[in-house]
Amino acid sequence: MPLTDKQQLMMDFIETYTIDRGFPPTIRDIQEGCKISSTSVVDYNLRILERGGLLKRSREISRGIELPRRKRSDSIQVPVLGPISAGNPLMVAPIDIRTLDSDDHVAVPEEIINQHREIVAFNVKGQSMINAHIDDGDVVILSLTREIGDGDIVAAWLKTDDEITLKRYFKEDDQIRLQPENDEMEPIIVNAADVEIHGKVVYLMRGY
Amino acid sequence: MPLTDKQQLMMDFIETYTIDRGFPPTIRDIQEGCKISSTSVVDYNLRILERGGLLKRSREISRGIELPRRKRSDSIQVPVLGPISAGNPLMVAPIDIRTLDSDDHVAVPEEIINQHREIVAFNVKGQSMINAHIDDGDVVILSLTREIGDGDIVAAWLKTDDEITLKRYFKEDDQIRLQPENDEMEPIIVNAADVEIHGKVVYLMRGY
DNA sequence: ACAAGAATAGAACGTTTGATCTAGTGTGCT
DNA sequence: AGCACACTAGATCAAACGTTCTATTCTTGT
Repeated sequence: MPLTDKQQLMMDFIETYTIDRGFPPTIRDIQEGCKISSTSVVDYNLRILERGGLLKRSREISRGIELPRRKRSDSIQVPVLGPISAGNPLMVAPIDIRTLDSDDHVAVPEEIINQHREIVAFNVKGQSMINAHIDDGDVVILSLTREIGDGDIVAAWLKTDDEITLKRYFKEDDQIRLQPENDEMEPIIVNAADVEIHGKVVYLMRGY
Repeated sequence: MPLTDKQQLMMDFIETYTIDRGFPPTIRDIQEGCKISSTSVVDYNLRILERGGLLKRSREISRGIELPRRKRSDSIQVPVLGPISAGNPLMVAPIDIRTLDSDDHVAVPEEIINQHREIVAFNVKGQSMINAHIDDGDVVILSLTREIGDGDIVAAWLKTDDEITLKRYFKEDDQIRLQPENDEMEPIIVNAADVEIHGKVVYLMRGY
């Protein structure tokens, strides 16, 4: 099915609008944006596009237009929240990791993170996780989840020390062992009350 | 600003709904999805969330809710050309790496690779580069360039052995030293004529 | 030229939806 | 208790919005 100019224009408009605003356009938005004379014309062409599989519509729902995943998929700009210590403390711990601002972002493919609700990135400083092959300068992607399992690599906030560090997590009764992956460093064992686990590492990126 | 349970629930609902359907929920969708008694309560809490910067609302626009932390850019599907040996030979070397087909792809953010002309990805098998913190299972992104410098990690094809391996590259007169980053492995020193360098590692990705 | 189908125009209708108003409930403080 | 303030409930309104109907114009094939 070859697209008419109008249909191509509509596809482009829907795409840029959606990326731009965060939600799809209404039929009337498309009408205006593509200088189309009538809503029925828009509807007419949307039906064709839908039949061709180029988009999906949810009937009777405002802005119910969904663009299927393209070959060139999206990537998400994830905020990089400054260095996370994988060694000595480098930053003051925030009350809530979500409130931290960042002026830097890193692009992460959508596929990687769609399965996680909320993610942030950290620059790794230091070498305390070097045995897990997480090096100084790497960027780790954290999923801000509470579902932490033994052996996960987590961002832990030691309340007593005002620091956030990267450690391997092990639950031992009502204590928690935070294990650096570095032969020269000792595990930290704390009460569950003295530590907040902010998320676990789900992805790692390293440029050369 | 600490979030109440209801507000957290709403944030979660908005996010999953949006990912799920491709467009944000209406106030009444949120009301139903979060078992909230009244639209005004939803509106009330949305205002709070907006004031806190956790979302952006477009007034008088249906589904005008945008989760701000997910800015979009493109990522590129890079072909994964099967395992590259970082240890024992695992694959037969191709005449030209470009002719290799692959049925698998990995998404790489556009920003990363815009500066390289031609790139491919490899699954790393084995641990010969473990000292460079490249582990079994990692995906490395190769730039297919001839501009190789000393110390770069390269995909080298030993013609005599019919294998492609990941090694650190050093030029020594008219010989080339291919250095595994593994204490238990010896460097390979070959004539420049007996090796083809297919590209260098520019990026590394690892999922957990 | 003619018919037939594709595409456009304009209007109207009914539902969806965001906004708003008023009243009510709960909670902490003095 | 009395007050201030955060939150909840329900209802209502006007605008936004998808749908549909009819009429008209444009293309294409014969």
